[in-house]
Amino acid sequence: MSKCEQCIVREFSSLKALNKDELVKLSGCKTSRIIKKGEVIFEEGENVNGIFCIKDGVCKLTKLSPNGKDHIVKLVSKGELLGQRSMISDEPVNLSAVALEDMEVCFIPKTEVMGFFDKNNQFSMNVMKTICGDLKEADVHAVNMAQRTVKERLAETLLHLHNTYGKNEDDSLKIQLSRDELASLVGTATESCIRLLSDFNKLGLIKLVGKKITITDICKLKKIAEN
Amino acid sequence: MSKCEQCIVREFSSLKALNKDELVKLSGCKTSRIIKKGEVIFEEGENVNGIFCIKDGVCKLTKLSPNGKDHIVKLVSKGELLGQRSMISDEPVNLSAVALEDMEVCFIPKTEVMGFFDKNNQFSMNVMKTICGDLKEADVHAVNMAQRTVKERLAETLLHLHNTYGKNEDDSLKIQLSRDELASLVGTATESCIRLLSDFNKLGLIKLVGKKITITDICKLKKIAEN
DNA sequence: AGTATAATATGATATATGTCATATAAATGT
DNA sequence: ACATTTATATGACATATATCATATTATACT
Repeated sequence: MSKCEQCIVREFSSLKALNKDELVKLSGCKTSRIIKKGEVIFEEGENVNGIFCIKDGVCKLTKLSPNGKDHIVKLVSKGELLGQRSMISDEPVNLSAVALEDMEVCFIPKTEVMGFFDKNNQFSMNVMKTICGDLKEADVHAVNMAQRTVKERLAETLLHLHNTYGKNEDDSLKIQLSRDELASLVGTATESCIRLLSDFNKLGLIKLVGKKITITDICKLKKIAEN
Repeated sequence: MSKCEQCIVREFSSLKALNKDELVKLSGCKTSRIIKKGEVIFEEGENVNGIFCIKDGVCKLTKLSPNGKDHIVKLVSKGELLGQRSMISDEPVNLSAVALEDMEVCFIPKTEVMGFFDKNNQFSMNVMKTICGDLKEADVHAVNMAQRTVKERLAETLLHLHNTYGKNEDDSLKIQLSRDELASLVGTATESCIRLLSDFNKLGLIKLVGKKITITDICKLKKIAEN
C-alpha cells in the first residue's frame, strides 16, 4: 500500500502540518479505494466517521432540495479533504458526494484524525482555515444567487471551471459536466442552462461539440460575468 | 467595568469552555461599547483584529453585491460572537455588521483569543463547531435560494424571525426590520417583498400595522414555507 | 407645528426564467 | 446491430419577479 509521506493530498491539504511520525501512523490506519464515475462516496444523512482524502479525480457535493431536486453545492477535487465539517460537528454529513470521474480516495477514521486535533495545533488551525474559506465562499455565493442573473452566473461558472480544472489538448473544458449538472451548479433549470449555452455559442463566446464546451472568448465571457 | 464571569455571552458562546482564570484574564483586556441602532460595528474589508461579544441587541451581517446593493447574509444577536472567521483566516472581515437596535458589545483583542486557542482545546473545538454550523446553514440557504420561490422564502423567513426573536406583548415580531431589510434577507426586491406581505395580509396569515408585522396564522404560513 | 425626506404601498409593464411539449442526437444494453 | 433509454436541443407558453412610476403614509428635522 502507498505511503502518506509522498501523497499529493499531504502537500495541498491541512495534512501538510503533520510530521513524519504522524504520517507514518496515518499510513498504517488508512484504507484506499477506487471509485468509478457516478459512484456515491457518501450520502446526505450518513454517518461517515472519518475523512476522505482525494488522491485523484473530482466529485460533486450535492444537497437534496425540499422539492426533490439535487443541487450541487460545490465541486471538490484532487488534493482536498472531504467530511471535515461533519466530523467536527459530530453529525451526519449534510451533503452527498458523487464521483464525476474515476477517483482514488483514502479514508482515515475519525479517531485517528481527532488525535491530531489534540496534539497538533497547526493541523487544527489548517482545518479551521479551510472551513472558514468555505464559509466565505458560501457568503459570496449567497449574494450572487440573490442579485445576479442566470446568464451572469453561468458565465462566471464556466470561467471558474476553466480556471480551476483547466482544458484538454483541444481546448475544451477538462471537467466534464452534463447540462443537468451544470444547471444544478449554476442554480437554474436544465433547459435554461442549455438555452443560454446555445446563446453563448451563437455569440461566439463558446463552442459546443457534443457535451464538450470550449471557451473561445474569455474576455467577452468575463464581461458578461462581471456585467 | 462588568466581569466576564457572569456575562450572558459566556453561557451561550464558545467562551463557555473558558475556566475561571481565563475569564478573569479576559475581563482585564476587554473593552465595552454601546452601539446605537443603525451604527456600524465593522465594515467589509476592515481589519478587525479581535472578536466582538454581543451582550445585548441584534445586528445584521451584510455583503455588498457587485451591483451595489447590500445583501443581508445573517442576523446575529445576544450571546453570540462576531469576527471569528476573519480572525482565524487572518484576513479582513468579508461582511459588514450594522446594529438593528441599540447594542452592548465587548471587544476582545486577537492576541488574547489566540492564546486560548493554543491552550484550551475545548474552546477551539467550540469555535470550530460554531463555524461548521454556519457553513451547514449556508449550504441549506444556497439550495433554498436556488430552488424555492420568493413567497416560500418570505414565509420561512417570517417564521424564523418569530422563532428566533419572539414577539412583543401585542404579538408583533420583536425584531424590527424595514421592508428593505426584510427583502434583502429574503433575497428579493423591496417592492416584491412589500407586495407579498400585502398578499399574506389579505389572506389573513399576518397583520400589518405600520412597520409592525404580526403572524396570525402560523399553520398556514408553515404550509406556504414548506410547500 | 410645518416642511422636507424617507418608507411603505400599489399599479402598470417588461423580462427573465421555469415549465411543458416535442424533436433530435447520443449512449447504453442485450 | 438494433432497440431502448437517456441527454441535448429548441419552440411555445406561463408566470414569477424586477423595474419604473406614482400615491400615500410615516419619520425626521429645524
